Amino acid sequence: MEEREISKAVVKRLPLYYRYLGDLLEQKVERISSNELSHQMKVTASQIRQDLNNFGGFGQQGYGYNVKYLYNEIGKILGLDKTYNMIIIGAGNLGQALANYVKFEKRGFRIIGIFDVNPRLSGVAVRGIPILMTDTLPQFLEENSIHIAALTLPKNGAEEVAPVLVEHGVKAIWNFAHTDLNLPDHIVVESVHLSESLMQLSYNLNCANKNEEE
Amino acid sequence: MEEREISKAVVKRLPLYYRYLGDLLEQKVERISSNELSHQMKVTASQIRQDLNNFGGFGQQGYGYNVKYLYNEIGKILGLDKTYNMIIIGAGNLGQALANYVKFEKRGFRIIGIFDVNPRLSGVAVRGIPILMTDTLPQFLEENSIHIAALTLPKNGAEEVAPVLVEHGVKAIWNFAHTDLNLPDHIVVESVHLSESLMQLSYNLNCANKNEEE
DNA sequence: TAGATTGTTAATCGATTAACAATC
DNA sequence: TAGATTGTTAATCGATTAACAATC
Repeated sequence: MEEREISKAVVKRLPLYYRYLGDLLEQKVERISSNELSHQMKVTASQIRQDLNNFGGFGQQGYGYNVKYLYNEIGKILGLDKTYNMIIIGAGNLGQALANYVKFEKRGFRIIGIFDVNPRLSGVAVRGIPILMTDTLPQFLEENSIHIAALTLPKNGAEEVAPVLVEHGVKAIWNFAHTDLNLPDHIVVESVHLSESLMQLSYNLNCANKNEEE
Repeated sequence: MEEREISKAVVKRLPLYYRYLGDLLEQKVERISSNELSHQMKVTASQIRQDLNNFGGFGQQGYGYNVKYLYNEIGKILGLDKTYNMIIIGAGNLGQALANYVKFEKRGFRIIGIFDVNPRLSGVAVRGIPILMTDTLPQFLEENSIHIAALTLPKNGAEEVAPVLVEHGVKAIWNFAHTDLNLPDHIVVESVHLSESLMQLSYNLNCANKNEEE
């Protein structure tokens, strides 16, 4: 009831606050004002205070914000106080890169299986996580409660496997395939489109050149 | 002079238009109206027309847009009609994943070197691209004109190597490290922050659950 | 020509910034 | 207490949507 709808722009900044606060924590900084933080992050102090007040009053007048407290609170807002079972579909370089990234584990994202269609990968393990064959996926999903599936396989494969995942109770999909998955509204889809990111870079690169020429 | 400042929101949608038009092209669709396209892409027709008209009038009243023509024009706007020399710094799974992704090559992004500090990787090649030692990087940059560098190495390494790249004429950085690089304004930085993407997913996942409970 | 659909202006909506009273 | 800084309201800015005249 008290929940207002939080805009995407705000949600996108939350992990950023979390990262900067984590850095400050490492540097043993105890407290910080919205003004100081705004200089470091290159956003406005006003925006920081507005963003945070969507979720409650975490600061104190005349003092600012306690770094450790705010860090933990944002962690909770992001759901990092919980643990999630995650699988990776597609054991190529990208899938293996995700599997090897140990920091996810620390934040509560437990990778418990990697799936691929290539029989040569059967039985191989990445950082102790077994690579399983995709045809055993439905059974695996029945036997294990999986919250998140990362799709690191080509477009067609991703479009095929996504409905299977949803059907077996997967709630969120981290999509690296070059397609917008068409799934029911209650499924959370977060996409990372690498080639689109590279195209934005190339657009900006050409812009920059153009401006120089003028 | 005729250039107005294009907003980030528009630039972000350009690769998306490009992808959808590419799909239509494959399906041999010859022409499309903003209205039809808006249904497929789940944006408003108004937005499509507004976005495109930032760059010129590509359509025709009563007809719509010619798919092939519009696809090519957007490609040009994105700078995909040019070729770029690219290097990858960090030959871990993620760096190798990028090196193996052949579609970049097709779009004009030629990966001509991969760098790493691990001497065991010296002499190894990925898809024919040699892995070189990072201490040879400055010399390599002098001998080759590099437009883009992808940083697929840990934060500290990225922060160290970025100024070296800039000093030797690299114009754009595709940053996968968990840091906001502090570089001169004329350097184009496009960042892909995977853990921040995963945190957004986890936020949305918890939101969705909360709404269900109500 | 009549119908369709763009290009573009005007209206609306939402997000960011500024300002300041509340208060630690 | 005086100074600092938040929480929050109001003002501004920008992006999205609606509407429609222009025109193919």
